[in-house]
Amino acid sequence: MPELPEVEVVRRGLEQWVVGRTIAGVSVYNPRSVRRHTAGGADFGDRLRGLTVTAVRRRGKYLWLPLDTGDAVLAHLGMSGQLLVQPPDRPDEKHLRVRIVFTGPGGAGGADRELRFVDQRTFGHLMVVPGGAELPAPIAHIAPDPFESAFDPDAFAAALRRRRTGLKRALLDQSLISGVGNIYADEALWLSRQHWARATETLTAAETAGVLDSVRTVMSAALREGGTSFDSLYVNVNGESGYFDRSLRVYGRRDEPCVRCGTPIRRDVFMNRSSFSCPTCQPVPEGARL
DNA sequence: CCGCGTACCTGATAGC
DNA sequence: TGCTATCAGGTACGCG
Repeated sequence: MPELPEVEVVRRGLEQWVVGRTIAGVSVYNPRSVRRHTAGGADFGDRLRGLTVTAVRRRGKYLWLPLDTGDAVLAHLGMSGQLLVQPPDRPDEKHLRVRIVFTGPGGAGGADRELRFVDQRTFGHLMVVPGGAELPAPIAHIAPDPFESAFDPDAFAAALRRRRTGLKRALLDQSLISGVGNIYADEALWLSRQHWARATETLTAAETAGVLDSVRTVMSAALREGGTSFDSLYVNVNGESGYFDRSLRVYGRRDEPCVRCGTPIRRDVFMNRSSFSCPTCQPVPEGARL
């Protein structure tokens, strides 16, 4: 379940392995994985052949590879996507969707590698965005993430006051703040002692600042640990699992004692997904949007 | 424009 | 044993 820290781990790995490499060929094994590339899988490959990757960028949970033409390959891992850098003779993964092969030997240590997009549930996707090197048009509506200098805390606070919705729903809205998913939303809410249904327009400036601070804190911690995973779905760029679940304070800990006060953690269903919280540290506020 | 519900997808697991 | 139901959840889209 890649959120910002996991995607950043992938970005760093790709930066090491694919920057400077020239694309020799592309194979698309499942058209659904390039469904947002409306011209289709053949066109996806045709547009990439011969181009050189110049960088690896990220905003929130989106990644993109700027190319020497000014175009870019845009990627989203969805629920279960992985971008693996593998030796070409490594057997194909069961859910291999797209393979990108580079010209000649190269990469770190001179070892040859190819880039594989592996995605069990196919919620992720790749697409070529003409002129997308700086900021791909399809993600222009995504807000900066809280680690970007472009992120504006005052604008975020103002947006929360304008909204008539619950705090967790707002944290998951990528047009307000990007990179936060279900897991780190719960962790940040617990750390800042806020309930997920808190009406956003009632938040004080100090409370909003506290929530933002908690978002950065839990994501920084996850990044230091190399990302979160509960199973083999999330694997970093070299195929190594990034386990971090033991550091989670509330997520997935239903009925376990809150590490702050001992009260059993509660699980609520919200937006058709699980929300974990401490009933004592995060009481249901007045005017809650349940 | 805004808030909110739902479709999309596969595999693991639980229950009968 | 084998079937069905449920759960996992990020994003786009459509409805009111």
